[in-house]
Amino acid sequence: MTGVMTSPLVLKLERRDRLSAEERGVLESVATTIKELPANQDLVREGETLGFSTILLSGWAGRIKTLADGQRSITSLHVGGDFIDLHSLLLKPMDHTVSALTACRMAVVPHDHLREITQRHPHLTRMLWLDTLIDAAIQREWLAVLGRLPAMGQLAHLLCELYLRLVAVGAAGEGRFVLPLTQSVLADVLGLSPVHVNRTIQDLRREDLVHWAGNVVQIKNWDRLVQVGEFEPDYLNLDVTPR
Amino acid sequence: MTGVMTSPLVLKLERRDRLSAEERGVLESVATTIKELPANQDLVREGETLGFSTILLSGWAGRIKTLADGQRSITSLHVGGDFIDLHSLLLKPMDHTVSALTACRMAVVPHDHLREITQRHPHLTRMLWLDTLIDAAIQREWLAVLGRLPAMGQLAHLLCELYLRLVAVGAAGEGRFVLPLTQSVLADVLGLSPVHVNRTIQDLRREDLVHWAGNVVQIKNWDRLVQVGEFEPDYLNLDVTPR
DNA sequence: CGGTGGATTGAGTGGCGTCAACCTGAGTGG
DNA sequence: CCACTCAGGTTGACGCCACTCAATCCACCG
Repeated sequence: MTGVMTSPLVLKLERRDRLSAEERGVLESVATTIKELPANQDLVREGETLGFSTILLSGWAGRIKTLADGQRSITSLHVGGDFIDLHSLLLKPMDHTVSALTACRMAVVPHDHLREITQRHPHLTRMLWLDTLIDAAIQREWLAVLGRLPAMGQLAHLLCELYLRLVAVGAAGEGRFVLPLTQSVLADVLGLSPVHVNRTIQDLRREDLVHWAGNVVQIKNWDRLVQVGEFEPDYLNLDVTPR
Repeated sequence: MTGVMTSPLVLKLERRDRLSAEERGVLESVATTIKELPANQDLVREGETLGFSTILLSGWAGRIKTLADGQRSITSLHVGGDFIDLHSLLLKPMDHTVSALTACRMAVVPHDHLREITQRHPHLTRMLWLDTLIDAAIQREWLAVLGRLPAMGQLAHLLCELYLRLVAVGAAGEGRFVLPLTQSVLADVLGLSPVHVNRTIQDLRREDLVHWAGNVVQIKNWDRLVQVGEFEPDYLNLDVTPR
């Protein structure tokens, strides 16, 4: 396997446990190809059975489910370093679509290579498993918060989470990050209407919690944002510990 | 390891892929103890780091997150055969509480035994991984449906899912199952108020979709229930296929 | 027979949705 | 260099689904 870079993933996993040099080597050689995808294009469609998984290197992607009336729910958001559809190794067929929300660069990993990891590298297998478990933990958190907190709390929670996740892969700092998603996309994430997302953002601005202009979100009052969003970062498992 | 029965789990996994005799043997000997827990008692508390996981043998349990104002969200429901907190093997500390919603009988599995499985039994490891992935798929489905469908759709969806899950472990049939949860618990699952759950159940009855008296739910019109709940069972991965 | 948990019903309220209009900036083409 | 288009953001008016509060009913049990 001649490898292509998968370093944001390595970075992300090493926030949770040490990897051996060998494991890093394996990870950096599992991917066979780099793929580029423009915004608003599907990476994987619901119902397909895949022979490969995808590591997102840069850009934003989301898991999409479409309801009968055409409205779409975005059940997760992904950024560089996320192993977007690792679960397609075992889950067949796909129960959702994955779409590029901005232009994306990705590394393609054949399932054969992943299955080989599960045969030969128990600890690395656990780390990949962990990655899907953190994914699930995030979904649990969203389940608990969405539809229960008022809109402002939901949005605050999302901003806190995205900020920490971006910091973990070295893509944000100083309370600032780039959020290249439209209010309409955020509405599909939170299950709110685009109009109400707009009003909620204005509430956040009015209360001076964030400075949000264009793509750039600057958090101005982390403590109150955390409080409003009832954000407790435990679920992100951002501690290095044997796994 | 002197084993205790873990057969509903075996049954559940074999709905997704064949297990070898050896693998079945390993599964049936991983558990060291049987534990009984009365209703409304916590099995695991948020923030704890565990040295074991738990297989639910009978009864109903749920994953609970408590919000600041005291209201609780139930982010998943579990029945016999579910490996309730398998993820605690890798996820530390626990990001949620697990509670018995009825009296429960459970098998306790030390993490050491699980880690040994990951060292020696790659395919069985994948099957356990799969179990957590299906768990995540269910959460994704809930995320897509909760707060987006009207209350009646949400409840219909939940009933369809629970029915199929119970059938898969041999605990339901002929459109009928026992649902020993109060309307108030269902409210915590769906993020609705108990009052509204009550009214929604009456809607289901009025439209003759279910006969629901006491603990027993009898589905009277599966097709329309599926339609109202926009239920597509793919996400449960109820097909035997190599994994 | 009183106590208790759960189910049911009624009345009034509010957060968020819908619909529709308008604004703004960036890109495009003549 | 300006007219046009278009996506995305913003604002207002109005309505509804689900919430809250509160009372009542029912079955079961000590």
